[in-house]
Amino acid sequence: MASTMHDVAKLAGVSIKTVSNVINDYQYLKPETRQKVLDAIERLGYRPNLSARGLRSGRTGVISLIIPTITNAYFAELADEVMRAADAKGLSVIIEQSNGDRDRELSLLTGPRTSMIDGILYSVLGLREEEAHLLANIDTPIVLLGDRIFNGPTDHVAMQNSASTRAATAYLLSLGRKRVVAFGAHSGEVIGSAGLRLDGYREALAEARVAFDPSLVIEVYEWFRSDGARAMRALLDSGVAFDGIVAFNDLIGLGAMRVMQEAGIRIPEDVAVVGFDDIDETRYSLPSLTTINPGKDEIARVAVQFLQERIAQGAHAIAPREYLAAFSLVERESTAVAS
Amino acid sequence: MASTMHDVAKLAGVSIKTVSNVINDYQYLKPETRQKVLDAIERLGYRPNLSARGLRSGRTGVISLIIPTITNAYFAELADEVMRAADAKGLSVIIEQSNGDRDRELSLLTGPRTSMIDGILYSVLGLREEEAHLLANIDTPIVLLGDRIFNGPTDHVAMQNSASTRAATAYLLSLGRKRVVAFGAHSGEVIGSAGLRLDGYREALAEARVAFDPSLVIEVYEWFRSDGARAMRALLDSGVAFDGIVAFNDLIGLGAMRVMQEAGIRIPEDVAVVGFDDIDETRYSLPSLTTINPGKDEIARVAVQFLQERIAQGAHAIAPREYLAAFSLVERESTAVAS
DNA sequence: CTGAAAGCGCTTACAG
DNA sequence: CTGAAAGCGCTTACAG
Repeated sequence: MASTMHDVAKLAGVSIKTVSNVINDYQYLKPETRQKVLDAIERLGYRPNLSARGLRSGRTGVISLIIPTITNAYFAELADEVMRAADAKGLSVIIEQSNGDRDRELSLLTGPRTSMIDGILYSVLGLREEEAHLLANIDTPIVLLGDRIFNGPTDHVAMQNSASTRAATAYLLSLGRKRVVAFGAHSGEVIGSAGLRLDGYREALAEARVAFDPSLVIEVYEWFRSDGARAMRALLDSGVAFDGIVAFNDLIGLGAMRVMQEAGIRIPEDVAVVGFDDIDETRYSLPSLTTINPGKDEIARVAVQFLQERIAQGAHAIAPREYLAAFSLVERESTAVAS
Repeated sequence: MASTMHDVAKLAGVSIKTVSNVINDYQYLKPETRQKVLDAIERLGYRPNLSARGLRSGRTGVISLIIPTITNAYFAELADEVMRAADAKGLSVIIEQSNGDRDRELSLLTGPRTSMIDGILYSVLGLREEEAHLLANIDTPIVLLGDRIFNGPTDHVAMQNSASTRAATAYLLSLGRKRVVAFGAHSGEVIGSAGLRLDGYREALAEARVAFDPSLVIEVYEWFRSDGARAMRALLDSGVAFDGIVAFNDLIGLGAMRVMQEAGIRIPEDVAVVGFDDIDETRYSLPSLTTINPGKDEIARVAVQFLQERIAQGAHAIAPREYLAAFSLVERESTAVAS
């Protein structure tokens, strides 16, 4: 059997309360008492039983991260940052994949496993903004990520979608591109990444007094590489002319680049491309992809910080907060000015 | 407060033991008793407290997956498969990133968090085979993944490294390639992915009676995209001629392809390339990458199955098992015979 | 600064 | 087929 606090207490000649005090860094301890206990812990190889601690204190030190899928590089990189931020605070992370399914998201937020986690980082994809009130009844602290729900009943850490694509579009226009495609729209979507990113695109056009051309708005419903490739094939078949692309994520931008190159289109000479996410791959694609760095690291750090504060204070103790991470445009070869 | 078994028992008019029996699917229950309890659970929205269950039973339903980093697509896809397999068995997965650091791996295997997990899937990178005996003293059930430790004191689920690169090399030779590069070697490594994959390469050469040329063995220490790109630049600078590449993972193969294409080398006409891992991206690269599918899904499924059996029977109750997953060669454009 | 007692919510023998 | 009791290993008031 693994040793318990009682064993440590006996060996050190103190009560188990004192052992608990040492483990929990209680400050008013005689240095020699503390040392005796530490020695006993060392000798016995004692490790606290986290289930017992969890049962008694209501805290397990585990948070969950709900994301659509880890196989999307953006979410893998986000998960990496979240795990680093959590680790720095002594928290473990359980990852749950929702596939963006609303019902699965809800069951992950309320299911039996929530009894052993302190809080949830919830990257919303399936739940709709009108349903956000459902979150108010959940007593597990939640911090929302992503762009589906704003002004909900919980903390929310988001990226600057509109401002980012506005900057990307303005950048292409500043390079002299005349017909810039918005690549990745979801028709009818108002909020959500696609809707917000389209807003930014339109804002930049308006600002530059360039007429909005609906034929340059390309729908791409899923945002995997293959979807981008497929949409680009259709665009080329349609015969619509264009010389710039603002892709609403990197993967569809990369898929589109591939199809254009097969068709003999040169990047950036014929078409300049900007992506969104700054996934690692964009540094090594051919050509490397100019993209928006949406501030994943900051999002992860702030989200874990917010969640920790919620856990300490109670799920709904303080008013919901909104936080927007800083973004930047990363210039690479796909928009390099031809020399 | 959340409701407890006592609340359910009171509402249903039974003892808490009966509630426990219902929850744990004990078979000898009167259907009507069972239904009364289920109704009470439903009405109260009762969810079992997993910390309490963990404390009492010693099982938490959580396993951990130790991998070097989730940002490597291979491990992200492996984690995806592991989470699916675990989910199907009602298990949650905590992911821990080791960065391949030996000391961190060991501390993850024995640290305080192990008190709240039932078992560990350990993708070994830092620990060396001669240290495998350290695993024998760990009382948490462990299933090893990867290619650093064979015949250790725990179950092990691995891919067929040598047989895979042997098939890949033989395939390139069968296409008429004369100078095939082994791309990704680690000099001096005997076991480990790089060593085993180099073995397979040599076996295929021997089998085809092609002389082994050390100048065609290219060292790539880390296996990220940028490392492959760097190594390929050096290879091109060296002037060594080649017409085929067996890349020891997809990422370095993709990095190498990019550099070759910049240099005007045509793939597959001038150089045919085979990768290893079958990550999603290989389907959409330009050209798409012929690669080895090492059987990630089978590895994940068997590993979770083995771990669950270990958890049920005790960490060292049955003799250690070795399992090799089936692999396949996936033919794509990077080796397509020129028409 | 440290101790003795209670109890978190389950499951596990043990009865019957 | 179901019940009453004990106890898993901690932390939390409460004393002193």
